[in-house]
Amino acid sequence: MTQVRVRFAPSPTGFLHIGGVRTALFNWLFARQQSGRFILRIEDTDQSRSTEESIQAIIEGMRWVGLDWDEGPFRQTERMEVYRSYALKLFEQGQAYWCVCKAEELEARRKDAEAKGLSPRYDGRCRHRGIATPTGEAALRFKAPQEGQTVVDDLIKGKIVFDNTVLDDLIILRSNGYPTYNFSVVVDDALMQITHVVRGDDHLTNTPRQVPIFQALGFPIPRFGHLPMILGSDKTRLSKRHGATSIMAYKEMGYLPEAMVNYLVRLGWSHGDQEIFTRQELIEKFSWNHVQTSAAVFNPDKLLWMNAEYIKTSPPGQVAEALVPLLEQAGLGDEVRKVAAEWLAQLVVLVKERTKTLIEMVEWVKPYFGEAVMYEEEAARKFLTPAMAPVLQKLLARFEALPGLSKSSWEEGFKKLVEDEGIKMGQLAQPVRVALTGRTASPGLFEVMEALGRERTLIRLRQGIARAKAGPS
RNA sequence: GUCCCCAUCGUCUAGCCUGGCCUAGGACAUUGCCCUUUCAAGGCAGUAACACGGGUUCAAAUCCCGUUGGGGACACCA
Repeated sequence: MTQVRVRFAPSPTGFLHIGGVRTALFNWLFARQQSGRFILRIEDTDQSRSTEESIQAIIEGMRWVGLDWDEGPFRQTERMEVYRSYALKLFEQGQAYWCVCKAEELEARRKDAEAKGLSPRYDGRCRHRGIATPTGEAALRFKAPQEGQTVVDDLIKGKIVFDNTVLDDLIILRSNGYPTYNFSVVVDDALMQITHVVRGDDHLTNTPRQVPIFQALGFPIPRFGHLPMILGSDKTRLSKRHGATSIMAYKEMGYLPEAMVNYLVRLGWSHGDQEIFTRQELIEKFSWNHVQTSAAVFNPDKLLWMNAEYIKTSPPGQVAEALVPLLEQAGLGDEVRKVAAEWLAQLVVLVKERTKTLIEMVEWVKPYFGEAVMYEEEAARKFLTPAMAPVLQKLLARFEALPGLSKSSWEEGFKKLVEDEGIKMGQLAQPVRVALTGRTASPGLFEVMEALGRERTLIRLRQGIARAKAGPS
């Protein structure tokens, strides 16, 4: 059994999107499971569309979701001589020929054929011209088989039969000397000894074009696997129109990379009824025959739920760490630097059941920084009223009498006061909540006090009483 | 137009390969109830699907054929 070698081969023509990450993920999972090698290859042979920024974006995205590669990143533009020599080899073998048709002419003929309802294929007019050394601009075309069948045993879809009569002679070397995708991909997959080519469904019909090139070059043919597409809510291919498709956009929106990975892998793969998987479980349980054959609609709601699950169950310290940059972004940098990492983790525990993203978490956590509190005006107006002032005063007195801050004794004191005053819990809790956090919604009151500490709890209570006495300003 | 792929709740899916255990299971979303100091979280319950038509078979979501619908490919893009 030879070692499994798989690759992820994006073209750097934009950011790394959701679909790309999923393709990379399935390859990575398989490599890790099989103790194989995962190779990153940048397909940048379209020099007019490839950009350096895109390459960086791909690498950044891969790192964020934790998909590490064993070899590469290779760049096809650094391997031009390789493609060129193999293309020329095909020419020498009589399996490729020079084509001097102009790009504009081809375009026109294609349009024409389409208008007549014909197949927009190359008509092969240069095939028999026998041009030995082209004088002007010329592209090299592969002589595709014109009869017989190409059979692909797909890892996911099973046996697929293509009639070779539908093939046309595709260009393998452009007139500018650059190879085209269908050629460079074959040369690289062969030379890099890729054993399993796993890519998006949109490449399915490229397979019968590529297989004959492997054969002509005398290379062994890898196994192929075609992953179903990811669709938007309108069931068309996922694109910008459907909102965020860049993987890094999800980082900015406060998603955890582990949640992203878990969601994406479940979009098209399943293991019974299980929804949540650790990365180790994914590696162990992944299998091609449980990869779905049909396209899947990307569901932001379920992703959001998944993220909430990870926020709730991940180690708080780890969540806090991911939260820090967002707190800084929210202008809390100075405050954050003053506090201990443990306290930040405590805050995460305090609010983690109430937030579905890190961005939401920033909002929830804001009131716990700094000495004073900012009131939501409506909340203060409703609960910090002159009528409430005396009770709050009594509560303050009781708290002041308590040494230190023990959640249970403060809670006991609080409930005793409620009892003594003959009021309902909520009647006191809400004003205190507003005094402490400035808002009507917060975690449990006594957890809040614990996070604030004795001093700040008392300070905010006094502040609240002052506001209550003063009434709305 | 030609070729290829696909088809279970609104969505992701289990079941299909190896027909009976399916009165079709789980999850997200949604509705109601419970819990409750607020907001959540949580618990319980509910609504909701085998695209259609033919076969094969004692028996079909599962196998076969067709129809319809959706998606993809047909570049000197990848």
